[in-house]
Amino acid sequence: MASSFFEDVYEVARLIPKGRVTSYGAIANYLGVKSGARMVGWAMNEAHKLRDVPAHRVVNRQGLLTGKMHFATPDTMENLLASEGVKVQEDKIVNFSDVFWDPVSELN
DNA sequence: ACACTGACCACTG
DNA sequence: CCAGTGGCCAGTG
Repeated sequence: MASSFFEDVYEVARLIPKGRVTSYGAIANYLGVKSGARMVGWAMNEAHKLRDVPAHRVVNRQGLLTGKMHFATPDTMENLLASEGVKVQEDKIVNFSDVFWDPVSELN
């Protein structure tokens, strides 16, 4: 099996329930890579283009849509989140703690 | 083959 | 409390 860092990221990203969001660090932490958050975002860059990975459900630790500019349009990410019931304001997720989905706690 | 960068996070001073 | 730096993997110049 191609147990690559990217592969794992794709898996977790796809497991994110609709209407929920997670952070790069949370995924990295779940994968056991403490400081691999940077690569998670990078993996997403390829992932959301090549695979059906909901990269719009992955934001930074602050709930800020840091990667919105990497989508087709800067409004794509915000639009997708809003479409799933996630409220976004000022490029930031409202009630972030409420919609936050931690793979370590959920997937255990 | 080397160095730097990249949608980040946490620690130290 | 605020600012700075290190660290992880993979890809590109």
